[in-house]
Amino acid sequence: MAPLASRRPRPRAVSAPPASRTRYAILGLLADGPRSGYDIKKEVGERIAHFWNESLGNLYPVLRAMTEDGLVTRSDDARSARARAVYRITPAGRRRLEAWLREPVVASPPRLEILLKVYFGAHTDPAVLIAHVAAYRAERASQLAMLERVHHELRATGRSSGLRYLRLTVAAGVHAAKAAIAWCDEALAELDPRT
Amino acid sequence: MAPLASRRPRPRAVSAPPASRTRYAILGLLADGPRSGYDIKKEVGERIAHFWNESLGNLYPVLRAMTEDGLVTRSDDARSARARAVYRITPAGRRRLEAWLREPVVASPPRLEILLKVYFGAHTDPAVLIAHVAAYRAERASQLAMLERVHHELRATGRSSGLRYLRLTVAAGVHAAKAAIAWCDEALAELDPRT
DNA sequence: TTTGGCATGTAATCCGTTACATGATTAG
DNA sequence: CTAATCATGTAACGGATTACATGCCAAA
Repeated sequence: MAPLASRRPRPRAVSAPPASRTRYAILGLLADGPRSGYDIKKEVGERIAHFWNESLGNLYPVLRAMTEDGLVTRSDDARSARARAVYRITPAGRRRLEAWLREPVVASPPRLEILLKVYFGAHTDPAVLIAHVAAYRAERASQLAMLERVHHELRATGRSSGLRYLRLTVAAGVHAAKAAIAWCDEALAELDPRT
Repeated sequence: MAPLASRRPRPRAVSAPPASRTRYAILGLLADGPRSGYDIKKEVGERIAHFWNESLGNLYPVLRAMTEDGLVTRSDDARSARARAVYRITPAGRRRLEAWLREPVVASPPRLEILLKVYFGAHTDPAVLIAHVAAYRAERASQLAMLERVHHELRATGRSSGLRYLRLTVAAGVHAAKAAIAWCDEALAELDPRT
């Protein structure tokens, strides 16, 4: 028998938790005013969906944990007849948010399934690829239309407006969508069997 | 006491597994020839890193599972003195890959931390945002340079070349990087305190 | 001889999604 | 009345990352 002692696992050095970005998204939204979990979800879906997402099933447990950590406080909204748990950011939460905002941005590696399928294109019918790219183009085009509409609405917002940052992120979405569409057109021309 | 019976959880309907895209990435790469786990990791890092990623710590267990599922076979490379487990795609694996390639692309929602920080820009010093955007620009610019180099090398690849799909994905990266840089310049001008 | 690359794997943990479960309120 | 929306939460699971652990081989 091999000596078991040498196999004994040492106590693990606990690594610095990579810190869920969900927490910071929540802190950032709550920094503009109290909100319920449901509100947060809605706001994510309506304003920043083109570059961020959160699922309700994650939001609620995270809000609870953040309450325990003293980053937010919970109060049950009395004004509403309906059950509503409203969260407020605490000074500690605000400090945490500000500290995070100063930290360098960590880039998460992308996973664009459309490109993965294109990359493996040799293993399928070109018509399949064309269909995928066309569908992707349609999605991005409708997204572009929506973003341009919003961007147009925000065109008048001045430099000091609180909406300027929203406008910047919308502009980023417009650029990205246009680029995606341009690539789709290039790819579709290249894949076109008639040429 | 509340009746426990009513609380008894029913057997859960097993949902269709969302099916790890890692498996398909592996199948696609192995469809071009046998590779070791290490090879796959290298190939991901060198050729498709701008739109896909895999970690070794995930690759190995997945390869094992795929072996058990009959999608790949494992053989220990004898040519090499060094221990090398080489995987080959099986006919079943090829069928699985081809079926997946035909399925509609599922879009995974993006998470661009840089935009999240910009969106929360009101809660920090503008100089912080400027630094983040500038750093992001630099990253994307060097990525663009690399992609353009590769794209240039592939310029001569004809329509029937096996490299045409690589070229298409590289082109996508070039478009995306250029758009990101253009946005950064816009944002930097907008955030510039001197104007 | 030592550093770095090759090479495989496990352990711990976490982040997050989907589905389940429940119920009130409001608009048509 | 009924469907949609509001609203909160749990359960189960799975995908993936990072750190740990180990060791060979080649080159400087």
